[in-house]
Amino acid sequence: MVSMAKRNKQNGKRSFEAEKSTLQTAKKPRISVDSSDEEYDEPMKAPSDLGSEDEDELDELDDVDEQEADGSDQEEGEGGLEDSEGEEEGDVKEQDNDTEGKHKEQRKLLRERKQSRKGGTQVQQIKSLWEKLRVKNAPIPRAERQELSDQVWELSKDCISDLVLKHDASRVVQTLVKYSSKERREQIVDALKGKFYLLATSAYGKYLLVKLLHYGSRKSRQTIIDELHGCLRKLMRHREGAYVVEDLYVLYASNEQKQQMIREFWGSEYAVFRDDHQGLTIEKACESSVEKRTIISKNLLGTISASVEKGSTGFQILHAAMRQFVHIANDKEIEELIEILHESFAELVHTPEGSEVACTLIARTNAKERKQIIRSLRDHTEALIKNEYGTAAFITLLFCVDDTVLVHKTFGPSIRENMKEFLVHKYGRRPFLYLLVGLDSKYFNPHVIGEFNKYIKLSEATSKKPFLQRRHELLGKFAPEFLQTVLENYSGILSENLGCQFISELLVNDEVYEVLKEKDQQLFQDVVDSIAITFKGDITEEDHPIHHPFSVRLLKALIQGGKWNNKEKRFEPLEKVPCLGVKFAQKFYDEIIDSSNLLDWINNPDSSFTIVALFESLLGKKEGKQFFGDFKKIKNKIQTDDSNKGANLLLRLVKEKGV
DNA sequence: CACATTGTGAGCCG
DNA sequence: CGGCTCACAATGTGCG
Repeated sequence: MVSMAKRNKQNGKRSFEAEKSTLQTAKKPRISVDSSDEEYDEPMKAPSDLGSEDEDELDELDDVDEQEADGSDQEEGEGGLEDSEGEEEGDVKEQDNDTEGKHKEQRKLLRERKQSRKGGTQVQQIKSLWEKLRVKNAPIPRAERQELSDQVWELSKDCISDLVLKHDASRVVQTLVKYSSKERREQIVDALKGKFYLLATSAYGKYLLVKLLHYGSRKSRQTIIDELHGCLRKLMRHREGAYVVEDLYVLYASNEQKQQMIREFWGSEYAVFRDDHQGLTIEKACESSVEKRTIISKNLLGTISASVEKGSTGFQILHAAMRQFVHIANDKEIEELIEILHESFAELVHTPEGSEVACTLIARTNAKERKQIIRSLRDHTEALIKNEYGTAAFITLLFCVDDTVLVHKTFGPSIRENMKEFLVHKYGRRPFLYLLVGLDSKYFNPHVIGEFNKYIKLSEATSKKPFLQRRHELLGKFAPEFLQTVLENYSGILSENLGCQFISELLVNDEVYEVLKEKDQQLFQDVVDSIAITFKGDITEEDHPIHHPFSVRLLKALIQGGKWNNKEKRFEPLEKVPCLGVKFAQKFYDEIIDSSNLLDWINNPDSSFTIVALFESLLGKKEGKQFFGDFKKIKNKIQTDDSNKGANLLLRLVKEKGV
C-alpha cells in the first residue's frame, strides 16, 4: 500500500491523496506472506485461493520480498524473469534435495508442465518480447514500443486471465497496460471481467488490478468497482485484498462510491441490494428498529476488529467505518472498540475521520480507559501534537481528562523537549493556545470548534470536574514551562510570526499570571525584560525587530497592557499583571528608547505606532513625566510625511489631548 | 472580526 | 481525455 500510494504520487494527478495515504499507512507492516495465515479469514474461503493454488506455481509462496520490491516500483524494472526460473527450480530442490537424478527428473517434469500449461508456449514468447518492452535505461522509440506492445497483446489476449495471477506474467500485463491505448486498456478490462476478485486476492494480481484502476477510464473503474461490490467484507479480511480495497477507496472511488463501500460493512442486505440504499446514512438505517442497529453495529465491529488484528488500523476506509460505528454505538460497544484498538490507537489520529473517532472515544469513555489511551499515545507525542488531526485528539484529552496530573506527567517530558518547535508550529501550538485562551475562534475554525463542542457535550457524562478547572490546573503546570522555554529561546521564537502571537497570548493574559507561583512571577518579569531588550539598538539597522510587524504588535500589546476585543470593539485592559501597561511603557521608554532616540522612532514609519502606543498608555500618568517632558522638546521636529501614518496620528492626538 | 489571499476541487471546453 | 478556468473554502493578515 505504501508503495502503491507512492506510485500514484509519481504518476498521477491525485498526489494529494496519495501523500496522505502514505502518511497514514507508513507505519503499517509490509505485506508478508505466510501460508499458514491465510485460512482463518472467514467461514467461507475465497474460491480464488483454491484456484490459484492448485493450478500452478508452487513458487507463489516464495520470493515475496521480491514481489514487494516490484510493487515498490522502479516502473516494473529490474529484477526479472531470469530468476523466476531459478526460483521454481529452487522450490523443487527444497522438496527433494537428496539425489541429483531425482532432481533432474523433477526439473524435466516442471518444464513439461510449463509447456503443457494453457498458453505455455506463448508465455515464453511473450516474456521475450516483454524483455524488450520494459527496458528503461535505453528509451525505445514510440513506434517500436507500439509494435512490441501490439505483439504482446496479440499473443496474450486469448490467455490473459491465466497470465495475470502469475508472478512474472502479471508484470508483463502491467507493462502492457501502461503502454497501451485507452481502447486496449478497456479491452483488457473486458477480458478480465469476472476475475477481479481473483486478482485482488492474488499476491501478484493485485498490482495489476491497481494499475488497471490507475490507468483505466472511468468506465473501466466502474466495471471493476461493480464487480468487487458485494465482496468487500471478504476482501477486507484478506491479506492482499485489503490493500486493494484501501487503494480503491482512497484514490479512485467517488464520494458516493465511498459511502456505498462502507455501507457494505453494515451487512449483506446492504451489500447485495445496494441500489435500494442510495444515500442512506447510518443513523437513518438504525432508526428503523433496535434489532437493525444491533446487527449493523455488530457487522461493522466485526470488520473493524478483523482488520485491526491484521494490522490495518491505518487504513482510511477503516477510519470511515469506525466513524460510522461510533455514531451509533452504545456505551458498551464504545468500550469494545477501545479494547480492540488498545495498542494501535496512535495509528488512528492522523486522518480527519480517524481523529474524529479518537476524540469521540476519548470523550465518551471512563477514566480507566482514558488512562489506557493516554499511555498508548505517549510514545507518539511529537507527531501527535504537530499533526493537524492528531492535535485535535490531544486537545480533547486536555479538556476531558480529570486526572490532569497524569496528563502532565505522561506528556510533559516530550513536550518540554519539543516545546520551542511546538510554540512556532501551526498545529503544534494549538493545544497550548487552548490552555492559554480556551477555544478561541481566532485559532480554531468554526468547524473545529463545532466538533470540540460536540466532544465537550459528550464528556459531560463521563468527566467529573468543572470544565474550566481542568484547563486551569493544566495551565498551572504548563505556564512556567512556557515561560522557561520563551526565556531560553526568545530570539528564535520572536523571529516567527506564530511565535510572536503565542508570546502575546502568554504574557497579555490575566489567567496565566494568576496561576503563577511567586518564583514564576519573577520568571515572567525576566521574559518581559528579555523581549524589551531585543528592541534596543539602532532602528535604521535592517534586522532590528521594529521592522518585523508581528514583533511590533507584540510590543504594542505589552505597552497597552491589554487586548483589543474586536467583537465588542473595545480595549480590555489587564487587571492582574502588574508589570505590563503603564509600568512597561515607562520602563521601555527609559531603558530602550530614551530622549536620544525618541525623534528617530517617531520619524520612522515602522516604529511611529509604538510611540503612539506609549503616548496613549502614559497620558495623564505620573509614570509618563519623563516621556512627555522629552516629547515636548522635539515635537516641532516631527516630519509630516504622508507615508508615516503613525507620526500623523501622533500629531492629531497632540492637538486633541492638548499636550 | 472582516478583509484579502491562496490553494483546491469541480465543471467546462478545446 | 486532458488541460483549462472558475468558484469556493480555508487560511493568513490587518485593523481602531
